[in-house]
Amino acid sequence: MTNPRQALLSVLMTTKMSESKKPNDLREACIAEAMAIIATDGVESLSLRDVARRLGVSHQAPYKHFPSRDHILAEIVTRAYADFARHLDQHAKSDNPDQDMAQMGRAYLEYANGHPLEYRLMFGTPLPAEHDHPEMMREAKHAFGLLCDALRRRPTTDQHIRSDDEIMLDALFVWSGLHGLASITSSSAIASLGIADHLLHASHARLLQGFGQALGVTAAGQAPPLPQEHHEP
Amino acid sequence: MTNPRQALLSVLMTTKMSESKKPNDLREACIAEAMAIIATDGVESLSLRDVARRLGVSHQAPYKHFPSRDHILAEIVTRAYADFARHLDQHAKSDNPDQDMAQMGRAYLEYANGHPLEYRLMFGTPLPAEHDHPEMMREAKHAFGLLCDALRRRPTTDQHIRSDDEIMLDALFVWSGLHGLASITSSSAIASLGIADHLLHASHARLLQGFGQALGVTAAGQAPPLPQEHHEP
DNA sequence: TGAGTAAGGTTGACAGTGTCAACTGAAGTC
DNA sequence: GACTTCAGTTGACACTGTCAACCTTACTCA
Repeated sequence: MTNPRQALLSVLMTTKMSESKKPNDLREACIAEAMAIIATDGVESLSLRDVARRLGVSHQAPYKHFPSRDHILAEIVTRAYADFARHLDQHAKSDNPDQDMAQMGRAYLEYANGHPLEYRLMFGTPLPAEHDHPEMMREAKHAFGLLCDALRRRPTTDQHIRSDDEIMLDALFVWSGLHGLASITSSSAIASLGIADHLLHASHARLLQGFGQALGVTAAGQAPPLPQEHHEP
Repeated sequence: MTNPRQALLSVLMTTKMSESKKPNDLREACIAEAMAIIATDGVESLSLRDVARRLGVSHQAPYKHFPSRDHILAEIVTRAYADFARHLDQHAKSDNPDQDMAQMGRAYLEYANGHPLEYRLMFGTPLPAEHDHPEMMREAKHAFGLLCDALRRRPTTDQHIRSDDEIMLDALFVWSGLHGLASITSSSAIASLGIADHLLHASHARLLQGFGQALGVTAAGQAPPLPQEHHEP
């Protein structure tokens, strides 16, 4: 017999997924609903029972698609990493490696700014034990690899050829700054510390400028000068 | 290894409830036990019932000292901030502001390295709603203020007098790098990303060197040269 | 001295959670 | 037509934070 809930479900599904019941409808719906919950209430108050309730299915239905709560979280984070890497990658196409580098830096901060939820999920909250979710870590490694590649393509200022270790150190240096600023920005810390809004904007430029100075970047790849800061009358 | 936390814990444990009950014995014991749990199982699996169980008291006893689970967490984080600020402060006493600056940078990374648990609690996990825990935020602000002060004391390279905004931008720049590297280091990310150990050591020096280049630091305050890297036979 | 009060502990509930186990109906396969 | 598998169901279980009520003990003050 057809459960009234199942009728409701199909309505919900067609509304949400705009298609008839494909095998993975509920799976996708769970992910979408989970992200909605995380976005409004934070990751710590995500519960699979709540997801099920909102989708009008039994509390065990999601478990047919995800072995555990951590697995749905891991999937969300994995997708975020992939999306993040895609975003970084599409900004490194010119024939000027220094410019590519600066562009990637901007892209990094831009992503963190535009997707605070995803950024916090990737870097700001304790992740599900990474050993149990190799796919997630593969995506994370990929994103970091893009940064290393961009640094490797940069020309050397003199005859010195950079070793892999030096590349890695530069990558850690740059990554630290980017990640640090991004996570400071995307946390609620700035609000509490009382840092003015226009400073946050300027801090992006300041960071990229600092990278240029520290890496000895040629003028061509240099970040643009500091934007004018707030002009309230 | 003799962990000071474990020392405190064992003292508290031996006296437990049978011995002389000073008013705040249980309160302190709860905090110590909570930290022990966090250290081994992570903050997300801290439960006040578990704390009570381990201390041999009823599940409601801790609630006589902390209104909620968040409040015990907030207290732990508050203490960590205070300890952190103390650590930063005691390294900025010379008459060379640039050297003080570099020292503070080292102290920052040193603390993050030596107290990964506390560092992660302060900066790596979602904090209890900061509005409900003003004391916690006051300590956090204080620590950030120390960094700003150190930057303000630095001499200007030319006649240019730095505005408050510029100081703040420099502070954000430096803080970003420090926080980024520290949180990368103290998370399990490095292990998963396969970054060699000797590189992590060198990355501290690389970061401070990068700061020097970006801030135009005089040689006197310069970070020491890169330490020799790993000599396994 | 003795009543009153407050602190610091107790037990017992309640709703919420993740997850295991067993069941059910439909669909596909030999 | 019997079978297995898939995707859902219900019903438990142990665990959590937290509210409410109760019980002891120590301290205060008329």
